[in-house]
Amino acid sequence: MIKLKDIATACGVSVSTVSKALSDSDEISSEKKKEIIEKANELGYIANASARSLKTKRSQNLGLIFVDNTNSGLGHEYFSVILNSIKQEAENSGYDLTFISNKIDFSKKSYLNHAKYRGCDGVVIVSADFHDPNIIELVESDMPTVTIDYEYNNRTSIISDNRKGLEEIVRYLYEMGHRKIAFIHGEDTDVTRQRLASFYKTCEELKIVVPNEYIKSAEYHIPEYSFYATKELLDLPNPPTCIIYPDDYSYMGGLEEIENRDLKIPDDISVVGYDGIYLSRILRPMLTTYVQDGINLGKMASIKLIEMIENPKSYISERIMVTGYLQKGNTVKKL
Amino acid sequence: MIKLKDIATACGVSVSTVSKALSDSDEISSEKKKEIIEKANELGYIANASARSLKTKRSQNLGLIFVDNTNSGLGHEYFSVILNSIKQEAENSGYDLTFISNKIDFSKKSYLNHAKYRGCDGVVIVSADFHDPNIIELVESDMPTVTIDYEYNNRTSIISDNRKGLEEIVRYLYEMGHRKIAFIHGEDTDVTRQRLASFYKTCEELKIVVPNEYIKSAEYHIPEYSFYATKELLDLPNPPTCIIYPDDYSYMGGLEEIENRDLKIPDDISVVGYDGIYLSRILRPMLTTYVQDGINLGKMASIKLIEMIENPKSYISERIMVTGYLQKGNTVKKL
DNA sequence: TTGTAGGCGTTATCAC
DNA sequence: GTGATAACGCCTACAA
Repeated sequence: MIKLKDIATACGVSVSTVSKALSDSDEISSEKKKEIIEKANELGYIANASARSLKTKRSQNLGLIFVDNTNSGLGHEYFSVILNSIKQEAENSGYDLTFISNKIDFSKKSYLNHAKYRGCDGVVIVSADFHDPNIIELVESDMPTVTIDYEYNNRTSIISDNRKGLEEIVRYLYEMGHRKIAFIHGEDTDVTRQRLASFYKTCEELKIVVPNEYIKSAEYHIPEYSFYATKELLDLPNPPTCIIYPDDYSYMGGLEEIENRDLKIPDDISVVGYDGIYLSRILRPMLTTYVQDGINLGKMASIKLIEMIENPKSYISERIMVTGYLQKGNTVKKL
Repeated sequence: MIKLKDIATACGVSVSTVSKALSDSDEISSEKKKEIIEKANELGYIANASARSLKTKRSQNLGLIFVDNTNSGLGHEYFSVILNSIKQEAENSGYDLTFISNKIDFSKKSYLNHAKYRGCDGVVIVSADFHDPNIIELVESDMPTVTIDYEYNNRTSIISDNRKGLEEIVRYLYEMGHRKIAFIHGEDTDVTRQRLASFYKTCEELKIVVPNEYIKSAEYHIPEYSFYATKELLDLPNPPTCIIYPDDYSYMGGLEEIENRDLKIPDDISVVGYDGIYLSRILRPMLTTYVQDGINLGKMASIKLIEMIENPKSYISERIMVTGYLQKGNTVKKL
């Protein structure tokens, strides 16, 4: 591998001159710069990130935490969209992305240690158990971090606006004449709590009565749970006119039970999903769902993290809400 | 940050002794080792990967190339499963994963340069334009690489067995009594060519006649193309009894047209997908499809790459076929 | 405008 | 069994 010294020798100048020339320092005359840069290209010089970061304490590398909790992890389109967007935006700013695990070996027994070991300038936490002490340790350290869909005190977070999501859904259903609205929610997480609270609050504002039997608990991204929940809802003596599912995928479970009973969507029962994955658009009838803006979430995460890294003094942590929008498909009937 | 020197001072030994003790060298007495390790833990020592790799020329870090060609990229479940599996296996062997782009800046104008810049020990090429000169340069360099679903001369590749996939599908359809089989294939790639060749070959072996009108071209993962292809096939004076789709997602496009015509699957028309994504299992009727073993593909990619890195002399490049299996759903009618 | 020298944290060689 | 020392490639005062 060609190094600065080789270029220096070839050009008959010193190493530091080469270093300065390549970093476009204006201490170096433009002719010399040109000559050196040409020679560097000719020799196929490639900098050595390790040496550079050893010296500068900066790596231009971001850590990425992506814990596959639900076993759907990366397979969940919401997250893969976010990840892709983080990657794109980071690359645009000259940062690379390295996955950070908490694999146990001498120097990487925690996320924080792992990130430090790799010299990450900051870490994006996309999906993780936010109550894991390891994650908390990381977030509370002096390592710049950004979390997605979870908020810590005094830390920057990028949040998909779950309250607004449920509010919009409920208000739309209200407009469409629905008063008997069931909500199948995901497992108990902060996201779920926000959605649930917003659901109740909006119903209350609209004077919609929500019987306890209309609230069912399922798990995100596992259609089977929603299948059973749907069954229970449809068996009710006074069944709902519309069911809100935890996510678009889970709706597929509900759909099965609805078809089992030869009910037609939306004529016999209306349904609403959440996420707005690709599938929701290609299903027929097209699914009415709240589209989360994964691209923007990922983009903001990168932007804010890099901002924090590059202006450590002046940066003030913030909570950024990313709103989505209601995709009005054809699964809600006008009553 | 605590460094070796701090531990050395604290223990009253030299830096090199600490270094050796922490790497469990048997030059050091076990008491001293124990003492040093304890002190290191106590002080919260974390090694510095940059310094280490500067010295050792090894980074324990793998590059990952994942080009979002089709704009579905990471959103394509097949790839996200592979990626996740690569990650898992790499972590198990103590390697990290860094995304490698070909963003243009002074020292990273190509994939190869980027990988060298980051000191990657090797690179997994998951999804990319395999005819891109940049990719070819990388593969032909002395950087260890593994490609997925594409084979270069004398390079290790992990291949999902597309020939076997189509052969199994066609033979199954034959058993089920089908003789009029249409095949909607994806855009012209090596994968597509293999599938197509295998389709023709198997039909020939079984003496199934394939009229040209039964072969339609679409694009992977874009249901709309398959929607139109399906329309054309069903409009044929002598339509097929079964349609093979480019992938499970594309089938959704076909499904729409089939439902538009009030045809029932499988009674009026049989269908087969490809990939075996989660969706295929939750659809009703459950989709008959060829399940690609993404987990194994990813796992083998990591294993082989690491093998190559750790035994550069003795390693012989190989082509590893990963077979899947036919998921017999309920979308093919027995004729 | 250019060059010299020191050091970032680690490992490896060699001497003791 | 332990320690001194050099070197990995780069950057940056500071000197010239």
